[in-house]
Amino acid sequence: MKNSVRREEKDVFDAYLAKNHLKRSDQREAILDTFLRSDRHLSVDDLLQLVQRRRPDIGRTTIYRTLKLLQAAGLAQELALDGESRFERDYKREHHDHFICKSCGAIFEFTSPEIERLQDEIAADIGFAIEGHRHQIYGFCRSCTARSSRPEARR
Amino acid sequence: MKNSVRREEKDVFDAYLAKNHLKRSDQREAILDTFLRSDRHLSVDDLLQLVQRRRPDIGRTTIYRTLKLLQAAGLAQELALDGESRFERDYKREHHDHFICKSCGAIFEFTSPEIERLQDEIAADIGFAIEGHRHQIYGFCRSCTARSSRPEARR
DNA sequence: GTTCCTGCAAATCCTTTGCAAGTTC
DNA sequence: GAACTTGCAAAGGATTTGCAGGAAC
Repeated sequence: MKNSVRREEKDVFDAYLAKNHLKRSDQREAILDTFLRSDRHLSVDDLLQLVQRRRPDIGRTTIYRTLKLLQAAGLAQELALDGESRFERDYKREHHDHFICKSCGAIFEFTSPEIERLQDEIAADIGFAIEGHRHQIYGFCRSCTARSSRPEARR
Repeated sequence: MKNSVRREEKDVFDAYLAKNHLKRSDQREAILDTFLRSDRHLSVDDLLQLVQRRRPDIGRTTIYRTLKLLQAAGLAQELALDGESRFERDYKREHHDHFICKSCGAIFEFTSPEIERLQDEIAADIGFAIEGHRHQIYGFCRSCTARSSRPEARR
């Protein structure tokens, strides 16, 4: 079984741990590896389940704690959705926002320099110093829209 | 003590209750009245405290339940902030989004038809049918920025 | 009278924390 | 060995729910 990990991110994590007098552990390595492989918008539960396929002994608490470290190290970013939190890779990724399908749960990313610029303008008008933002658009994705209007689905 | 309430919203609420075979109650009236008077972005706790000044016997559970009704009736809208939920008046108000000061907690509203239009365009590109969105911008408001750079605050 | 409300306490859900045992440096 | 980690169980915080008594229709 192939066990490659994004070397660069693993190095970043190790450097982060070293710099903060923290220690490596099999658990942390397994969680980071699983997180990087999946490359999706994972909930804590998603990640826990994926990790436990390999290491059933790793507990939910460690997932929470490791995700905090990954965020601090700049490797993961929290996506605070409606009810739940999800996490996505953040290393060397450009800023983006999300479309979320209310039917199938799919998440699509988008970037819009124009929207960012408009935000900056409005903020400048009221003297507000932007530190971050959350911009989530809810609705139905193409395939869910198509599905719900299929002849056999009508009625 | 003046006890006027926005008549129109009160009527809307009564109509909503009647249509759904629900009942009026002193508690619901007091909560709606308090909610309308404050005209801010209230947390459940804020509202509970304001309501209890007049009616100390009203419990938190009733606040939660009444807020749900107000939302269903189109009178209140939930603002899902980072950790907590806040509620604002929604009746005959145009859509807007928010700036939130991380220092003092102040919330500023803004509207941008241009941003809305850009959202629609991007959504159309990927065949996404928008139903709603959440757009919150975090940072520091003018007075908090000023305060933190005042000479006496330096160091 | 029947149906709906209310407040309390208990239950949930998600996340964090205390602690004793195990690991890493 | 000292300092950090882990998993469990317990604690927290926010919101919901079951229920018995009370109010509205």
